[in-house]
Amino acid sequence: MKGSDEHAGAGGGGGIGGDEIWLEGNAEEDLLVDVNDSSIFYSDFPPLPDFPCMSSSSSSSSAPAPAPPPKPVASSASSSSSSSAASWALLKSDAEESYADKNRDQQVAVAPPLPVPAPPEDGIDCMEVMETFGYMELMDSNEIWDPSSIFQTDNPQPPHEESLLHHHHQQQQQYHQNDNYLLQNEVVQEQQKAPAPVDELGTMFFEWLKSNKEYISAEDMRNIKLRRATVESASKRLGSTKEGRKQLLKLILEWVENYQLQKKQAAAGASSSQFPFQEPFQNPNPNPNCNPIPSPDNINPCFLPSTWLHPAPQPQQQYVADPTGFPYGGDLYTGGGPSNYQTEYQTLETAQTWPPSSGPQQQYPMGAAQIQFNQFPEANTNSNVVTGIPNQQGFVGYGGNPYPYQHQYSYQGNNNNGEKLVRLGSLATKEARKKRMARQKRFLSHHRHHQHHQHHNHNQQNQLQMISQKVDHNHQVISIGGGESRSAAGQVNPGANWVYWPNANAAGTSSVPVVVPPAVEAPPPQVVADRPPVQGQNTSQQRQVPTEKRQGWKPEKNLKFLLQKVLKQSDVGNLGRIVLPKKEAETHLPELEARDGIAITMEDIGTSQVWNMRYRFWPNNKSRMYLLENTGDFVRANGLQEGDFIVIYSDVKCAKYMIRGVKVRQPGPKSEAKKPAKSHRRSCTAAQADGSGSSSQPSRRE
DNA sequence: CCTACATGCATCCGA
DNA sequence: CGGATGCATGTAGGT
Repeated sequence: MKGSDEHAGAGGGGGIGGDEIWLEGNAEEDLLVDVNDSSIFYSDFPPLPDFPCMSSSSSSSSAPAPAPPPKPVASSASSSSSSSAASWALLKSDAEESYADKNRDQQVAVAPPLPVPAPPEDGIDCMEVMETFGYMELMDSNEIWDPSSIFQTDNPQPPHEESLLHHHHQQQQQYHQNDNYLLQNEVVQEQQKAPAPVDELGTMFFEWLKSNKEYISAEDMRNIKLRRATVESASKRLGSTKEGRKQLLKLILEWVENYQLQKKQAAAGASSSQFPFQEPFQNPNPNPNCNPIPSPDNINPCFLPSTWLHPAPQPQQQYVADPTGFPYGGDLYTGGGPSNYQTEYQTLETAQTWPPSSGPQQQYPMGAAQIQFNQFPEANTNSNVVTGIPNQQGFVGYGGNPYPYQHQYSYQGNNNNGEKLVRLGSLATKEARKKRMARQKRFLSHHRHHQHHQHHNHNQQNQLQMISQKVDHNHQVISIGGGESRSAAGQVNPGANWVYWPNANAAGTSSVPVVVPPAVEAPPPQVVADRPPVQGQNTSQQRQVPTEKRQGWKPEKNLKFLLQKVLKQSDVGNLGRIVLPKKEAETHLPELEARDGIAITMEDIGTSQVWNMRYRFWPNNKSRMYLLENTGDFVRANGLQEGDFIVIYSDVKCAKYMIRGVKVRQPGPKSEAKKPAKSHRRSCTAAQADGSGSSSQPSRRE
């Protein structure tokens, strides 16, 4: 998948700002359309966004049901089910941002507690739906239509809620079931208790309530608000006749229904988005994107569940992911490669493609989702998806939970209310249509990258094409700053980044290293985060978590991690060739048809110097051994030694390969020896940030 | 036993 | 003859 496609849509998400539920953009349009064949909302009725002064239904404290899966955007979720869904999960509106700010300290974005239907925002004069009905004179008696009268249940809610709260660690399923159960009973009971509607409109509403009891709870009704002006306007427009009121009622109910449906789907989508890796083409490997060895510095708030759900408070322009988050030799496809794109894509995928009836698991009883969301933020934690969303500093961090997906999965798997939405026939159909369209969109963009099956050729452009093609599926994109950093001394450090190994046997061992803030060494390459080279089969399994959070760091490039290699003696020797991990090479680098391989240029991330290398393979035991040749200069320039590692990325924007060497050193005197080993030859001292790096003069072979 | 990879080493080639 | 090149072999880890 092409990340760029994905994030292009960023920014749209609906806000969850507090209590609003606004449908935005396409979503709103769709909704309008839905609601509107009779469209009275056209002119006078502001688009839905203006319509409700929403108070996200069941989010009130009196909500009888458990919180729904964290939904970053309960509201935006609604939009996610529509065409604009494309980015809700990763984006956030200002509202969200502010919201996020409020909850920042918790790192976990929790739905703001909504004690009661939120007060009208912006001074908008709102009225509850029920009130609206009264206003419309749809009901004669306030008593009859008093929500509390209608929906009151025999089960005192507080106790229920409390008990749920106390058991929020129990399976979500339980919640949903309870919720569903309660809601149903609620209405049924009320049906028996409530006085019969007095007139046609009343009957209409009553019938509607009955038929939607599963989706719309009393709380929902209570909490949905409409802008008074809007109602009045509509009312005026439709006339004060019974017909007019009837029509208005229909529209409102339809909207409510629609809104609820969307919300519900959104919730489902949100929850589904939490299990991106369950998607078919996704990473089958449960390995998290996050580094198994998170370091405090590396923990990216964005990786926190809720952050995912509640878009982090920063623009999602750059998707920074840490390739180094792979556990062992994982490739991006199967090894748990961290993939923002992947994640994002998947999120979208799941959010959009699941048909309403696609399965019990995605469905939440009306209101349940939201309630859960609000009440069990902790649950969000478990459903966290490592998104690779850059944290505040724009750096990628490591998720703390190595296996978030598993949690998420089990969580989701417990929901089951599938068939319910089916009842909303036309709505469901519409949703399906939207999803189809979204799918199609994705498919197209996806396809663009698959179209050309690369052919062997030495043209960089083609190389990149190939990259795209391969990476396309799900590589994370890494934002890397330009190689402008300078050391404390003010000199450009041509070399690789330094990584500090607290352990005496650093390189080549499996000790868990501590990241070294290059602040001192000041490696120029400002890679957001390097994934410690981890080799699956090699004796030297190392992990480092070099996170370089630096002030002033500005993501400039979107890089996709392709592979890394811990350098062996033979890699840094004078042979000038580096054996590349087979699996990653085959997966992420251009497919090689001939032993000679292809010429490949690698831009040194740190110095911008361009190195002309050759990517090739050797036949070996019925297999192949992949090599990167002409690496001698690069290695020397970066002062790389055995135990250090290289990381190869592809620059999504510029369509080129990027490479960087990361030095690993041990504390102590020994490390000193290693350190300045850098460029002692004509190396890349030349290349500076200007990117005009000279090409490493390729040895004989080019 | 298989696979991937590190590296040994035979061969080739140019000086 | 020395370095480059390419293949073969040894070995560790996985199955």
